[in-house]
Amino acid sequence: MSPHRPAPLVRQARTPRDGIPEATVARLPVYLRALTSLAEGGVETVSSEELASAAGVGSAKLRKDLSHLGSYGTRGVGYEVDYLVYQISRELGLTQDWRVAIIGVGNLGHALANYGGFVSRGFSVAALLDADPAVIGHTVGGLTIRPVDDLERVVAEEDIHIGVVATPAGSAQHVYDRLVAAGVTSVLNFAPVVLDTPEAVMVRKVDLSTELQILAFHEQRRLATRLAADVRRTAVDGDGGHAAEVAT
Amino acid sequence: MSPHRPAPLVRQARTPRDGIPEATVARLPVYLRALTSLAEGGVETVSSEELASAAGVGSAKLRKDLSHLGSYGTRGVGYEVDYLVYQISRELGLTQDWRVAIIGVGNLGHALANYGGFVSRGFSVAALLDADPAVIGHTVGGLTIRPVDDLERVVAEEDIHIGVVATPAGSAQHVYDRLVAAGVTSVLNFAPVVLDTPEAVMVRKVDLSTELQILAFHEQRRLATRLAADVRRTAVDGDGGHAAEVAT
DNA sequence: TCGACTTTGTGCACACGTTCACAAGTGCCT
DNA sequence: AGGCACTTGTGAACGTGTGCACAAAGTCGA
Repeated sequence: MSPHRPAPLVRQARTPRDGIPEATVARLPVYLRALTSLAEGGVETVSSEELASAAGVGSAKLRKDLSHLGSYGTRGVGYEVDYLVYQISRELGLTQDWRVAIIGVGNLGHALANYGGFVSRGFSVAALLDADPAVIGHTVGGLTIRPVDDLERVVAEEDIHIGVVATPAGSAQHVYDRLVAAGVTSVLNFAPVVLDTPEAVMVRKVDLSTELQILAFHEQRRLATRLAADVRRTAVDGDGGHAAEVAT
Repeated sequence: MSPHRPAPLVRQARTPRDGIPEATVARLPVYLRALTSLAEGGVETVSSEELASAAGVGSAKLRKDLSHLGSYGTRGVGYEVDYLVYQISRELGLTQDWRVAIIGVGNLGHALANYGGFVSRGFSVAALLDADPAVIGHTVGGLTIRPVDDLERVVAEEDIHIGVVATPAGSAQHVYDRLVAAGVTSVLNFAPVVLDTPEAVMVRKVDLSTELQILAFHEQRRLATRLAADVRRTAVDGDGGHAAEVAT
């Protein structure tokens, strides 16, 4: 209920306090995925060049990223795939299982609950909650949907570490506040709102609308410059008629 | 010696070429949402401080961001909400409608297709495609699912600007290639793979798995430091007891 | 009209992230 | 054993993004 944040100096997502830069952390899952894929293909060793190419980054960046974890890797040879998989997994905390609760089992929450495969090893959906009496009690992906009023109890009983907010925008802040009050310190937010996060809680946002708008910006820019080019060309041609198809 | 490395690697679609920094573009949708919300609340004018607070950023950052669009805003007063909404919408290209095709109508694609409301003004889902004969022909959100084999034709007929890849990981690259070949230059990828994007195409990725792993990293770190603190305290207490077995 | 007050827009310094280039290791081959 | 080809790890340069602090520019009241 506090519309204004009193402290703009809150340290939120930035974690320069120790070792690993945030940008590197954000790339580790990508490396891990590429490595897992390589391991399944029977590859035992990769060079930074190969792995970087598989992960879609530059090799220097990859080496610097990995160097933050330690000096795994052998000069003249590369990195042992299995070992690196283990090290990254350990660093990301995937050696233990994180219990996730999804709040809001609408279209999106439903999809997330059923997406067990794509939530790779290390996570398990342990609870589904919703406010709508019409869906409470139904079973999705082997879990029974429980009423959101029981949120605090569910978090405690199921030992929830991560909350996924998939509610409508209007309920998101309230649900978030209750999650935090119940002791959850990591939240993934799908609701299209800016959550007020005064506490030392890690919040990450997934926002389709924002992503589309960013795409639209670039698409529009592309069209604008192409159009300008056409106009310029037409002017130079002195062709007062219809702007022709500019095939290239 | 380093033989000439012919890999400058500028293939990524970074666009610092002119005006607006990428980081700013990524925040404009957030500002727009906050402004729209304010406008609905009847607010006519906001200061950078207020808007920044609503958007969860610092006021200086917000002012600098907006200054990239132009000098809207009046000193001593603030920004006129409606005007700013229009300017940001225009800059983001939301004054026209972008036609979106969703490829892959599984759990996620289904949810996206029904999420018409949360895809705010400026976008319309114009086509649904899938490879599974079992779902082709079904109607979701008022659209009939068409076979993915017709992708090229659908893109042309429906004048698709943006492709949303919601297929399984294995099909994503293939679908992406076909989209690009069909002339789509903006793609939003939900599949957990790194797409090989050699062309000047704008690709953005939404990846639940990655987000969860980043949360897990911080959560683990939090637990680790807390645990370390407990151990330290126990040691200081001189209690040689059984307190913890965190030795590893 | 003038002065006090408010808020924008921005120059500047700093922090963070990326890329280059190469010395330091490592294994293979002769 | 010694040289050679290869690859990592990293110092240094560069570019981008952020936050501070303040002059410029506007409003409002007397």
